[in-house]
Amino acid sequence: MAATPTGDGVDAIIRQWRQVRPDLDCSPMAVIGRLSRASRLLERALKEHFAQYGVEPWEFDVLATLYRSGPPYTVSAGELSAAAMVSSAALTNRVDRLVDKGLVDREVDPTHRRRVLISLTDAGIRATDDLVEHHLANEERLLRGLAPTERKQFERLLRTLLISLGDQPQTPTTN
Amino acid sequence: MAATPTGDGVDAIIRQWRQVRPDLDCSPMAVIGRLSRASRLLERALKEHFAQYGVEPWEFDVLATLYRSGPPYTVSAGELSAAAMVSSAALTNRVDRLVDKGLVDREVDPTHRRRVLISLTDAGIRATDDLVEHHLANEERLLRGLAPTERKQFERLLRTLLISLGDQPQTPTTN
DNA sequence: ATCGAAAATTTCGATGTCGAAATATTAGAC
DNA sequence: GTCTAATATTTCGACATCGAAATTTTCGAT
Repeated sequence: MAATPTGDGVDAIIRQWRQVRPDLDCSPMAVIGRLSRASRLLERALKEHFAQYGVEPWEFDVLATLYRSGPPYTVSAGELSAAAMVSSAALTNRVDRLVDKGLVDREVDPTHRRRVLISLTDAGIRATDDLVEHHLANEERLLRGLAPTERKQFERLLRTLLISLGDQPQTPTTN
Repeated sequence: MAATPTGDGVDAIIRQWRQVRPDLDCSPMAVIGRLSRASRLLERALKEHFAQYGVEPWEFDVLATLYRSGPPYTVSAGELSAAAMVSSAALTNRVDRLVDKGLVDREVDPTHRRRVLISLTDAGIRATDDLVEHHLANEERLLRGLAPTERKQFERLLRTLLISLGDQPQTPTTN
């Protein structure tokens, strides 16, 4: 009778590597593998949650970026694309569909005609207003497995890693 | 004169939220946002690295899963699809292309004719053999920002999170 | 033995992303 | 002032993924 399955999905993988290639130090995999696995699982959970509200994660991503920029809830296309970490082509597509849905407006920047400014419509503001709190509650739920102290630690480590990977505030020091 | 930009990309985002909605506790975002951001950055870095060897990350992913299963380096399509966390349709496509490249073989399981077994060819074994070490060295490099103790802590926290999210070894308790 | 449900893979159509090329605008050199 | 290089966005073609439907095989009930 086997014991109850113990550990996460990566434990089994590491065990396999030790068997096949005991000469390798696969501790980096134990970290990076888990990181991408966790990210993947969280992505799915978020997607499922947003589906309850008829929203795709990428939609919330764009709406929230506009929303948190504060009134007048306007951000340039380039900044949106950087914030979402997607190509400018992908962002054009996303904005197209949000415009169709009536959640954002697109207009040429009058002071800089090669830029395009995206703004939340009133409907967009209301929708985001509604979504944010549900989203936060959901994220909180997904993190219940970690005690408050652990979350803090975890956040600190992630932040250190991000900085070492070269992650930076969008506008180096805009204010 | 602005001070040198401080913090990671998420610090700026959290600051925005505090400004716009001081009533919200956005600490969950500080964790999950960083997690997905880090995952994204690492993904890119891995892709860049693999490109030097003419390999895509998904290719290495499949090859490594076969490789670490040990001789005879054979895994069923379903297990591969679960290991890679992609749909069975995506896996069919991946295997098609690896077969074209001569790195894996595909054959119907003789004892279970509705299953398909994928195996590394000799060329596949050699290629993976070569890639693994470079890959590990690269992952180690990407984690240099964390001290050994921090890495261990980080790994432990990720593991706890994964387990709480329901992640499990592929075969509940195969041995 | 036979029939129907369950399981594993592949096919199909739709979708979202990327990189590169095209387009439009601004800034700088002279 | 004009011409060229740089910047910002959109368009285009290719590609990888997904979910659902189709196909093939196995298992169980009777």
